[in-house]
Amino acid sequence: MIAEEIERRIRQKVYEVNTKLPTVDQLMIDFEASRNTIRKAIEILSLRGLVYQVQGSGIYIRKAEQEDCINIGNVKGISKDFLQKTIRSKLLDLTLIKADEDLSKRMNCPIGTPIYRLKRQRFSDEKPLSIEYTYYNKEIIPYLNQEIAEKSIYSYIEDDLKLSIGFSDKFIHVSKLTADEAFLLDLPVGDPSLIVKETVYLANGLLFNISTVIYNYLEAHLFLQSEHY
Amino acid sequence: MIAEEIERRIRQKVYEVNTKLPTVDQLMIDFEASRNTIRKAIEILSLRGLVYQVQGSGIYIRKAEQEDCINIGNVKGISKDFLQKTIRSKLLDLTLIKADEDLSKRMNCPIGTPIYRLKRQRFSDEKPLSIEYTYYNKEIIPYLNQEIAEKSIYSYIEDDLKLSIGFSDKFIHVSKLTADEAFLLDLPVGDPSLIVKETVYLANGLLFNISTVIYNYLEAHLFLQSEHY
DNA sequence: CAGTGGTCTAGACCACTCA
DNA sequence: GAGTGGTCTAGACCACTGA
Repeated sequence: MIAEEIERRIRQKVYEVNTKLPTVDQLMIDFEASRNTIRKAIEILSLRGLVYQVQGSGIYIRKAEQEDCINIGNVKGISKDFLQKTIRSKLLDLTLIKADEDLSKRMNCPIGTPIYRLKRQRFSDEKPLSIEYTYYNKEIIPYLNQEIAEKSIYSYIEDDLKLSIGFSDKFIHVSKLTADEAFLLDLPVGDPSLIVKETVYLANGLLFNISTVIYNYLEAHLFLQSEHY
Repeated sequence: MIAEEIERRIRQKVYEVNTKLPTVDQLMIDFEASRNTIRKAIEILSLRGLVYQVQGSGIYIRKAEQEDCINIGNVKGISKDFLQKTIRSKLLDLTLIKADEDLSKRMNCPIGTPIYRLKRQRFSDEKPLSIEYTYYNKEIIPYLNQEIAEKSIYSYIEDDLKLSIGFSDKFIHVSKLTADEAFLLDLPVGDPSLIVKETVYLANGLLFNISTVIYNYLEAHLFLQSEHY
């Protein structure tokens, strides 16, 4: 909660005086919390790339992240990025299938497990941005429909199903567009394609979702902030 | 130090019994440290993607990361990844230049600042993997030569110059190969190129290094582990 | 050398898992 | 309900910055 509140104050430029946050000691007073708690909150903001700390000097606000970039450093979807542009999502397909051998391996579940299969198309300011193939394990996500799929599935999972998202693996590579992909992205066949494959786990380690996203290479710019650990 | 030691034990499969680590209480005894210290160590391993914690259950070892992938989740170079393949580096150019207007903006320094400019080529099992353009601010990295550049510049910076690497921003996009790039990567002109631009800061927030890496799209697979924060 | 962040301890209590 | 991770506190001392 303290991290959220400090983040809000940073975004609303409450601390804009000289791009420096109050000292840890001051924040302890402001939030009536112990040193460890304040430092934990600052650490969360550090991991989110909002601030950095310099020993003996202070806590500094990091330059705002680039706009119109897709932040791949978080587990959630892209809904919150792309501040400047309007993202529209079109559901092309939502089917309940059974895991074949390939899917069962990739989703770490037995063959025949019921799986929701989604195909979506995203537009950024009405230009085709991506094609997304997403699979959810129905034994973990028991119900999905068009309405939920068209809003944010992740907030449905966290807020309604009360499941906690844990961590994810992402693989990024580049290929050439197939005819179907090229048609949907309005690009020539054989043009480059940026492909991101993700495997997402709940906080308890259960694999519940995999996805493959094919991006329009002219529109999609990925962004990532890391810390040296 | 405790995180390093636990990581070593994980990698040497000391804990292989059932892919579960000792409990926090046990680790407190093993390392004669307080709860907070042990939890901090485990948190570091969490961030590195080695383990995940499940409340009420235990600390689990995460499936080993994919081999032959370039981990873009850390700030350092790629030297430590690509376990299976031999990475060879060839220095094509090392020149001391002065920052022009463009460089001065990108490196957040005055025009005319002395900058080391490097051009390198990397090979994975003798196949061209990437072309790298790297710039170091000479006022922060006072000396570079061919010998240092051919080894690990980062260990030179940390171990010899005693500077602390802090954090970085990465931008990833896809384009088409120019004639020069295509020649160096042994690919046809116009084929896809995977481009990663990075800006690296010291722990005190000083920008000391930017780089642009053009990858052979057939060889380079990027990998990233994230946690939900 | 005062100010500020970095680390560690000991202890307490809460929340969740799983047999 | 015992075991295990999650959070928080109060206090201490160290390491670094910057005037």
